[in-house]
Formats: sequence, C-alpha cells, structure tokens
Amino acid sequence: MYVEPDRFCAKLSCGELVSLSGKSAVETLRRGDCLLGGVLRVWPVLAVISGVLSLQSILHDGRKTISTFFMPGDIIDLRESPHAIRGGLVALSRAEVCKLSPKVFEAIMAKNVAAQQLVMSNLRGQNFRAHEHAADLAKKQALEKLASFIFECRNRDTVGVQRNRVRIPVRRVDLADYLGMQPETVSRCFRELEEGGTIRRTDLNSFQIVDAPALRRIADGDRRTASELRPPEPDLKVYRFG
Amino acid sequence: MYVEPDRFCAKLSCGELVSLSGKSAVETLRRGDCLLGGVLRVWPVLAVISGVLSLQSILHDGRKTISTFFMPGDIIDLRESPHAIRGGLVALSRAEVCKLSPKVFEAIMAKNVAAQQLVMSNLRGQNFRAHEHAADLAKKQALEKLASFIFECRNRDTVGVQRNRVRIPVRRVDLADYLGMQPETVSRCFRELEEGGTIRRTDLNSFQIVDAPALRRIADGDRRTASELRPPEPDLKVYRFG
DNA sequence: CGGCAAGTTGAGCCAGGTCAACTCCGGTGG
DNA sequence: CCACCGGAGTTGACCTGGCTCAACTTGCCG
Repeated sequence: MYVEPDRFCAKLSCGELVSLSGKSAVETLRRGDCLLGGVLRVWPVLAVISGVLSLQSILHDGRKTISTFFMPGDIIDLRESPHAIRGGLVALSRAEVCKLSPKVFEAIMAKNVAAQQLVMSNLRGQNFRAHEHAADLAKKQALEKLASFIFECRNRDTVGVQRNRVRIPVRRVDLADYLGMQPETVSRCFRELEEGGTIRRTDLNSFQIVDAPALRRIADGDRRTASELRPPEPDLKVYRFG
Repeated sequence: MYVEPDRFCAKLSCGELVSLSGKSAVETLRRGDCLLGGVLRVWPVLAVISGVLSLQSILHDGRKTISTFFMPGDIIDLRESPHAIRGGLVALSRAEVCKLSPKVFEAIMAKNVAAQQLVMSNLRGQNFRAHEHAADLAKKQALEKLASFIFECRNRDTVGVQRNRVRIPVRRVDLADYLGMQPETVSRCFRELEEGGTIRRTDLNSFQIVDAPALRRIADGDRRTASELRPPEPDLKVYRFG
C-alpha cells in the first residue's frame, strides 16, 4: 500500500536545504485561508508541513467541489494547472506550508537524486489517489463512497495510532464536497454504517472500525453480507474488458 | 493551457535511447486488450506511442469505471498503484505502447535533466487533468460533464486540425464509463447540445462547436443563456472559501 | 447560559439510472 | 447485389437514490 513519504524539507542535504530556504518561506494559514491565482503564479510549488489543504473549484451557481486533499508531506506542484482561477488552494484547518522557489526547486530536482525520487514518488501517489477517487466518484453510491473514504483516510493517517481507529481530519461539509454529496447524505451514511455495526463512533470526528471486511466489501460495491459469503466464490466471474 | 509534450522516446539522447531500447519493447494492442496485475508488476512504466488506453476498475457487481484516458505522449507510471488487481489498463483502440524497464527509466531520470523535466511535466499534466475530472464528476450534471469533456478532448487532441472541430476518440460506452454516466444519458446529452445549437454533428464521433462561449458556460455550470448575459456581471459575487 | 456554527433528521421531488425495444451501420457470404 | 448478422448507438417509459429545504439538536466558546 501507499506509504507516506517523509517530509520534503527533512530529506534534503544540508547545503541544499539552506539554498532552498534562502528563497522560500514557511507560511501559517488559518482555516478558510485561500491562496488564489496571483500567489500561486509566483509560488506554484509548496510543501505541506502540517494541517490539511484542499484544491477546490466553484461553479458559477455556488456549487463547490474539493478535488483533492493535501496533507503533511505532500508536494503541491501547480505549474501545469493554469486554472487556479475559479477556485483555489484552501486551508481546511490550521496549516503550515513551505513556499518553494520554482527555480531552486528545479535545481535541486536536477542534482539531488534522492530528492527527485521522493518528489516523483509523492506525485505518483497523488496521481494514484486521484484515480481511485475518480473511480469512487464516478459509479459508487453514497454509502460506498464513504466506506471508500474511510479506508483512504486510514491509509493516509501518518499518526496511525491503531489500525482500526480512524479520525476524519475535516468538517462534514468539506467531506461532502470531496465525495460529491451533500452533508445531509454524509450524515445519513454514517448513521447507516453505525446502525449496521460496521463502525462505532467515539467522538464526532473519530470512530472505530468494528467490521473491517464488511466495510471493505461495501467500499468495493459488494452488496453481499458476511453470511452470504460462506460458499467461497463458487461462480468465478470472468469479465470481458473493453 | 496544457501543451502536449513530445513523445518520450523522441526526446532522449541517442545513447540513452539505445540503452533504453535494450531493455524495453514496443507492444501493439488491439481494442479490448488488457494488461493486468502480473504484467504491470514487471512493467509498471509504459510510454504511449499511439492509440488510447484507459485505467479502469470494476466493482463487484459489474459496474465499470474508467478513471483516466492515456493518450500518445503520456508516460504511464503505475509504481505507486498497488491495486491494478480489480481492473487494469485496457486499450480502447488499436494502440502501441513502449514498455520501459523501471531500472533503466530511473537511471535516465537521474542523469538526463531534459528527460526528467519532460516526465515531470507529463505527470503534473496528468495530475491536473485528474483534478479537473474529479471536479467534473463530483458536482456537475450530465450535460455539464459532457460539455466539460468536449473541451478536455479538444485540448488534448494533438492533431488539432481546427480549433472547433472535435473528434471523440472512444466509443459511447467508454465515454459513459469515464464520465460516470450511462451511454443512454450521454446520447441524450449530445442530442440536447445539438438541439440547442451549441454543436453540430458531422459523423458519429466528430462534430463542430458552433457556440463555444455557450458550451463553456454550460461546462462551468452557468445556466444563463447568452441574452441573459448582456449586463456584464453587475453583481460581482464574492465567495467565502472554507 | 446565551449565541452561533456545525451537524442531524424528516418529507417531498427530480435528474438520471434501468430496462426494453428499436435503428443504424459495416462486414460477410450466398 | 442483396440478405443477414452482430455490435453500437438511440429512444421512450418508468422508478429510485440522493438532493433540497426547513426544522431541529448538539457542541463549542466566551
């Protein structure tokens, strides 16, 4: 599975870190703070130190979508993203980002192989998650999307105290915007999971996975219950792709 | 806007290309051919030479999703994608891919700066498109998604004969799987766009954009018609993010 | 203990999914 | 040349998951 890379800044050799710091700056954001086009054109490369950021777009009539969450260790590289206009990079909690000068960043990427591989790996990870997320959004039902998100959340949690304790690091509204649903629906789905005995909530934003296999099955769109599974896949379906 | 990079293979210096070729191979695929987990673990890095490939996932009950299209010039790097199991890389048309040895690929990335930047840029482009796509899937209606796709399609078309002639390079079903809707709905939306005078179809898979601004407005979720736009935005809405 | 933001619950409705029938088209063989 | 076939796309009628709107509860902070 995806392994959280160490923080970018911590990985560089000393001299490079200095030259990097020379032209970059750490900035602290409060929830709701938004970096828009102007800033991002000057600083299109950021490293997330702490907190959660989101890339969001706003439709003309106010519909809001969060296309991705950025978490500590992520390198945000928006140089190929000419939009940044309708929408922006928004902090969803208190957050620290390290603004990197693209020029210095490029220089480091060119000569420090370790840094380069780290960044590449992070980028691939973002890509992978984006694809998974697209698959979730496209065809899954609300409950399935939420189940899927819980796993995503668990996999990304760096603190990762115990394997089946999960903390949602964002508000319901943000979660809804990320999953392409309404906060009301998110709420109903949480209740359904809890009533089905799949999770048990502790406080508002954290809970425990009681029945992980069942949750996995829900996330994968498998509507069978545990009891229906006894005969271990007698009919092995073969899918014709294309 | 996003500019299609040249083909990977064409950009490398001669010696590197040779060393690359030494451990890689071009493979020709027919529509429906599918590269699954096994192959992808050995060859997780591919360059698309021609044709269209798709990354797809299958839910347990048969629901299929295409999370992304890969087109000529794209570098497919699935090393951070441990799934590849439920789903796979499927050719949507006749296609040629160049299988790259990860080891050689890494070596080239480490020492050839031009190649490295090319690959990085392509990866960022994929990321950007994935984010846009997620935004489309999450909150847009069917018609808006289709309009959005038409622009994506136009922007990526390397042949790009004329700016407002568009060719859809995939079947309806695949388009539906990509946009998270049913082929029937895609069909209905095409009709709606045509009846509204926004596009004019020539043959089944290609058409002409008649009213690009209107199409843009639809894609952006702006339901006003051209006539309602006369007063140029008198009320400038300010969105509060977060 | 007020006051506000966040989250939850309920009732009604509609965009788009589903299913089934039909059309259109390119290829194949008699 | 036409008859036939199968895959692809389209159309219509019906139904439902989740959006909407409004009211209510909970939690947090001074």
